[in-house]
Parts: sequence; structure tokens; C-alpha cells
Amino acid sequence: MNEQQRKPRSDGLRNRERLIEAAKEVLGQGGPQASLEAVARRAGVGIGTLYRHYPTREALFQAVYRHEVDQLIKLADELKNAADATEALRTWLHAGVALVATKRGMLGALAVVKTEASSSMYSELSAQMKLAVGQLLHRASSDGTLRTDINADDLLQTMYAFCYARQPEPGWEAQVLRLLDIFLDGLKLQET
Amino acid sequence: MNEQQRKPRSDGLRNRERLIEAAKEVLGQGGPQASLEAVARRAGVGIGTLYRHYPTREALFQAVYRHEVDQLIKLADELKNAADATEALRTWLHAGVALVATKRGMLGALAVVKTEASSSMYSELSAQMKLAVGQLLHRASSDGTLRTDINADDLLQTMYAFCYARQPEPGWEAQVLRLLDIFLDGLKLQET
DNA sequence: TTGATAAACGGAGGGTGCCTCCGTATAAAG
DNA sequence: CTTTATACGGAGGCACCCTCCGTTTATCAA
Repeated sequence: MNEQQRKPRSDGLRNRERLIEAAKEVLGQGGPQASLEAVARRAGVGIGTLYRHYPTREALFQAVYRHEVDQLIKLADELKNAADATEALRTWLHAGVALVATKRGMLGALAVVKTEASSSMYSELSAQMKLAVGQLLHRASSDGTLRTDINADDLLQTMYAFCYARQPEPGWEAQVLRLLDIFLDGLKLQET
Repeated sequence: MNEQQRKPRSDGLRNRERLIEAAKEVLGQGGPQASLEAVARRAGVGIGTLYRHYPTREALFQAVYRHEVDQLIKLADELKNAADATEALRTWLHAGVALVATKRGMLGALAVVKTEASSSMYSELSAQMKLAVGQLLHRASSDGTLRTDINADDLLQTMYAFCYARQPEPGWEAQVLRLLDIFLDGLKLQET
């Protein structure tokens, strides 16, 4: 039963990557009903290739979302040892807003379909996000530059709240970043 | 400048009606992205006719919604002189739930697009709903069978809350009616 | 009644997207 | 350099979107 497997083909892997990248852009802009053929075109692959790798729209959404969260986890890891812990936190949150910008398009679709597969994935990824921001927050508050009466959940909630409070207008992203910065300033302890 | 107008053609009026009726069914089932050609087919008219009367998907949605609310207003008027005021209120609220069932599919679309045209219509129709239920409520509470510490807004809010709390599952409508009935029972004053 | 004509009808047509299927190309293994 | 498991791409069939325009028909005036 131990069938020996070939190594996955390099072109296959490459195209998976390209599709995720293209989907992030196209779906981020055009919303959940954007054309999958446009995604394939942007990735420079045939439509058949897209469907082979991601048989359903939903599968593609999930892959994109998971990929984005992975990036954020990685980013948190890189920032773990940054000189300025508060600044690191700010950087990470800004990246988080960008994630929401991508996810924004997909959320509707996920909410409508609401497979138990998708919702379990959603909560799993949420937990990972919380851990990631928790690391950064802990360092920033334990070195005495940040208030200690706020936790990872509070921070993520705040970020989401800002994002969803002002979504429709174009330019909302910059606004949200501004508000988030102000909030972070409020978290800083004054060293008199 | 006082151009004399012909009377609107009877077939035109008839088809408008039919389209609304068909749209209510098709969109109520298939959600906001349902096929407009299916609507035209169901109404037994050509696709061109649909587009002439309702040039955009949004226009059709609005017309359906407005039509539904008009029905509710009319219903409230009919029930105004019913023997049992509380029962009349119950009947009306049940009809209201049916409206939400129709609207459900469209709400998403309206929320996404959010023209100021659509949102102003939305608030206008909300106000009308409030007036309608207000009539019925007033009569039921002033004849001493219902508590007086509840207003029209409370009642509509409650209805919406029940509807949106349990939407996705099939059979939700019956559940909501049951909960609503219980709530109404709670409003009744005991005549000891 | 009977034209005249404004109004409404319907569906063909051109464009796009969905998804499947399968002949062709190619990376990995021997 | 073969062999062969994998992956590729796009044609094809279907549905939908929306527009355009030749045809039909309801209204009105004579």
C-alpha cells in the first residue's frame, strides 16, 4: 500500500502560486462574483488549469485567505525581534488591514455558502491571527512602552471594527490606517 | 407645453404587474443574483419587455420591495376595523415575516450597491411600515387587551430580530412565526 | 368604423462567464 | 533517452447579460 509518490511537478507548484496571487488582486477588487476567467488570464494560465487546482470558487477563496493569513503569521515572526516593539505592532496591524481589504470581497461569499468546512477554517485562522498579534503585543507591553490593560482580542476587534465601520467608500483603507495609528498612540505610555 | 397624454396602454400595465409577481417568486427563491431571464420567462414576457420596464436589476428589486410594502399598508387598512384587534396585529406581523422572506434575497444586493436612491427609498418605506403597524398597535392597546409600554418601533424591531436571528435554515419561517406568537401572547394583559 | 400613430412587444445577436473534456506537452524517474 | 504520470490550455456547449430594432397593438380622432 506504500505507493511511492513522484515529486510534485514544478510547473504545477508555480501555477498554484500564480493563481493565488492573481486571485488576490482580482477578487480583492471585483468582489466575490468577479470572473474566474479574469483570474486565470491575470495569472497567465488557461482556465482549465485554474479549475484543476481549485475546482470551485469557494476552494479558491479559501486558498487565498489561508495564504494571506500565513503571510501575516510569517510577518509576526519576522517582527518578533524588531528594535521598536510598538512600531512592529503598528506594521503588523497595517498588514492586517490589507488582509481585510482582500478578505472583504470574499467574506460575503463565505457567509452565504457557509459550509461547515469554511466556517471551521475561518475560526482556525482567527485563532492563528490572535496568537500572532499576541506575541507582538506582549513584547510591546512588557517593555514598558504600552498599556498593559489590553489584549490580543481587543486589538483585533478594534482593527476589524475600524475596517467594517467605513467600508464602501474608496480610500477607506487610508482612513482606517490613520484611525488605527491614533488608537495606537493612545495605547502608548508617556515617559515623563 | 401642456402636451396631452394618452392613457397608458393596458398591456403595458398588465406586464408590469406580471413581472413584479414573477420577480417576487424567482428572486425570493434564488437570491439577488437569480437570472432576470428566468423572471421574464416566468412572467411570460420577452426579456426586452422586462428591461424596458425595469432597466436595471436594482430597479426591479426596488419595485418588488415597494410593491410588497404597499400590500402591507393596504392590509393594515383592512385590518383596522377587525373585531379582534390583537388578532389583527398578529395577522399583520405574519404578513410582515413573509415580506422579509422576499426581501431577504434582495437585501444583500441593495446593501452592496447602496445608491443614495435605494437607501432613501428604504428609509421611506420603513417609515410607512411603522405607521401601518402603529395604527394596529394603538387600537389593540387602547382597548385594554394589550400592554401599553411598547411602541411600533419595538414591534418591528422584534419582528426583524426574529427573522435575522434564524435565517439560513429551511423552515425558518415557521419557527419565526411561532416565536412571534409567543411574544404577542406575552404582550396580552390577563383579564383576571 | 377606420385609419394613424405612439407605445409596447419580443427575441435575435454579440458579448461574457461557467465548467468540462480531452488532445498535447513536459517534468520526473529509470 | 525512454517512459509515463502529471499538468497544460483552450475549444465547446450552455446560460446569462443587455441592446437594438422590426413588428404588433392599443388608443384616439375623424
